[in-house]
Amino acid sequence: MRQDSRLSRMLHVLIHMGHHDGAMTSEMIAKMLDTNPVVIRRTMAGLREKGYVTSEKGHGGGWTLARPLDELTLLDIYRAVGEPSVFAVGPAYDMPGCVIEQAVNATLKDVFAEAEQLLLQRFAGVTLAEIARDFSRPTRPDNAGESECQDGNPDDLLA
Amino acid sequence: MRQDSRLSRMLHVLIHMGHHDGAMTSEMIAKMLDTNPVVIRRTMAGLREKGYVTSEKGHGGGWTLARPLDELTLLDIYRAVGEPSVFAVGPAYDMPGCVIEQAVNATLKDVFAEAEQLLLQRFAGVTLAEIARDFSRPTRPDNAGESECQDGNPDDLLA
DNA sequence: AAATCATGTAACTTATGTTGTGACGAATCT
DNA sequence: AGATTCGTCACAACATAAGTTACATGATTT
Repeated sequence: MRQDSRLSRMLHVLIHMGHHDGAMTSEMIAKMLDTNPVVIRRTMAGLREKGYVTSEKGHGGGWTLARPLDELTLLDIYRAVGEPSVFAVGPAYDMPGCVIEQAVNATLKDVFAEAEQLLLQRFAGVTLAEIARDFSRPTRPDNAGESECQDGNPDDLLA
Repeated sequence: MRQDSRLSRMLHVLIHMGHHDGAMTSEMIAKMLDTNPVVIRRTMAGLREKGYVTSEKGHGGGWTLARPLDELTLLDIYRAVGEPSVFAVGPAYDMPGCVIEQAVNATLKDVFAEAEQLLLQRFAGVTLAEIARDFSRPTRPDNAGESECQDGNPDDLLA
């Protein structure tokens, strides 16, 4: 099943913002994530509602981080993007009449709840600042493309 | 995001089969799950490939459990239905060039892997027989509809 | 005041995967 | 032979994130 990438993308954006002086426009961000400015505004809206970022219209406007990266956890961002359902599998019905299906659902519910709790605990324990510090652990063995992504203004690169 | 209910449904079916003498037709099963016989055959095919059930064509044919419920775990069934991706959220790209996104993905990958490992461990530790024994823990407080679901032959009810 | 820039938002399309459905062939039993 | 039942293909239905277009609103610059 296709996966929801809003959490991953917002983390990416926010860390960039933490390394960026001044506001970033939706268009800059969209280029970084290889997507559309509207998608950015749509997703960032959740962060704005939580007070994690602010947005300004007009000349020199754009998005600004409203608190430092070490005061934002994965859990904060997860909740800000709508707290989507973590699991792609689940019961067919919530309240079946059949006692067998009730037992199945109860068991699955327990197991999934435990895994979700662990996940959210871990989310709560990781700040964006810690991820940003984690550049020493690249996913790829080769060093090709080991740089921050472009945002249209190469001057803004910090790596 | 809509959830994959194949695991839950197959658990439901298999436990019914464990309580049922003789073969069950796809049509009977479909009525129990309030769905279509083709969906049943499609999903049960995975179980047959693993050797957990057998199917017979023609008169008196249908599906039969090939091993007792206490020799089947949630993990077995999960894998038999295609081992679908557990999580509904994930990274936008697997191999981004940007080091920031790499760090984000690495962090998320770790956390999700830990949660998935826990989940699968729990799956491996629960047999279908244990779920079947678990009828004493109903999800609903009221007792309305506290019976096995119909399969067209009320005689077959065991509750 | 006008032009420009940038967000805000609605509406529509696209993409992906499960589920639902109809049709038809193959195998098995009576 | 006829009825039953699985096996499978093909396609529609549905849900949701993502992509896109269009236009209104507000802020800054000139």
